[in-house]
Amino acid sequence: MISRIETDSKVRVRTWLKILKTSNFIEKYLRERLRNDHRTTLPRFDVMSALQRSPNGLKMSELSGVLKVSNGNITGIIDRLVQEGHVERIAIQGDRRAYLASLTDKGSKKFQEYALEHEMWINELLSDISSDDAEMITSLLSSITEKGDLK
Amino acid sequence: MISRIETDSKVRVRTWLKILKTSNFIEKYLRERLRNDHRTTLPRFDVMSALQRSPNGLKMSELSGVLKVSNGNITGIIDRLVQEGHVERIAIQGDRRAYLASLTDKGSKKFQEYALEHEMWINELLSDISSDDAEMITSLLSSITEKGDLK
DNA sequence: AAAAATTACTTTAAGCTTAAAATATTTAAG
DNA sequence: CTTAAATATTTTAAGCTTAAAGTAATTTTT
Repeated sequence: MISRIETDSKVRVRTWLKILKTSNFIEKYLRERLRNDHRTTLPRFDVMSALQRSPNGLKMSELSGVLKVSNGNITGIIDRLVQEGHVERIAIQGDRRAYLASLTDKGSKKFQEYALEHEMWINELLSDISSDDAEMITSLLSSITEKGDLK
Repeated sequence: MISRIETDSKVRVRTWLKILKTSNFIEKYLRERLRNDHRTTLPRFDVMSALQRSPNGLKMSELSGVLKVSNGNITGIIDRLVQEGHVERIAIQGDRRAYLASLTDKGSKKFQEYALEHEMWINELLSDISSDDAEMITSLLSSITEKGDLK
């Protein structure tokens, strides 16, 4: 009956609001630490993280694909990383339209620093959650994100 | 021993990345629907939602407190809502520094439209999660956000 | 090989976001 | 009552974000 459907739907809205609140809370903390402790930003960290995992570099379009943000967005972030000396643009033989963005030695060293702290920050923020509960959350949320992967 | 601590910490990082992915996925969908179906944005929806719950209106500082965003941020969003005719600024007797932002009749009607659809969108996105599992997620995430409420 | 289509990336315009500085008003202290 | 402090909001500067339009280079069609 209708009342039961309405109830389920409200429960789900409340769950969404909790997911959002949690995500915003953690993100805000990470942004603040990156800004205050390292004079950098989350988007820059994310790009460096993707490049660290690809030692041969990534094309702009590959970066925006991996990070699921727009192409034009990546342009500005790479611009700043290049300016900082953390990333370099490497020409691709035989295709002058594209190039590879790659971490410099300096950038790679810096990122390892960031990553170590990043893991500690998360570990502190989630310290009240047991390993088992953490796995449980990951598994429960998977049924939502799987929906997206199909598109 | 150290290896066990490292493992827990990696599990938590993976959990954080899953929370982030889920949140981004849902947010992206909501932004798209609000944009395409209603020519509006998530921040505007959030402000209208807060105002709907406070029929007597809210001061700018109250709004930024409730939504946990900066004061200057709210200024621009209210500017646009006023321009659209969805919100009005009401003078407060005896304090010319502040005013109340309040939904107009038009704004209130519009928001009810949005809210109905919003609930349906969420219900669809979370359709693979049972009511019980939804409650479980809410409860597990509470131990993270409670940390923040203390600050 | 010339024209058309596709691909890769950048630029632009509009909006969101913050911290910090600026403005205006009110309240408290002396 | 005058000065100082506190409060409420706006403005500014910098960065992130997107969609849409623009540029350049490559590939496919004819």
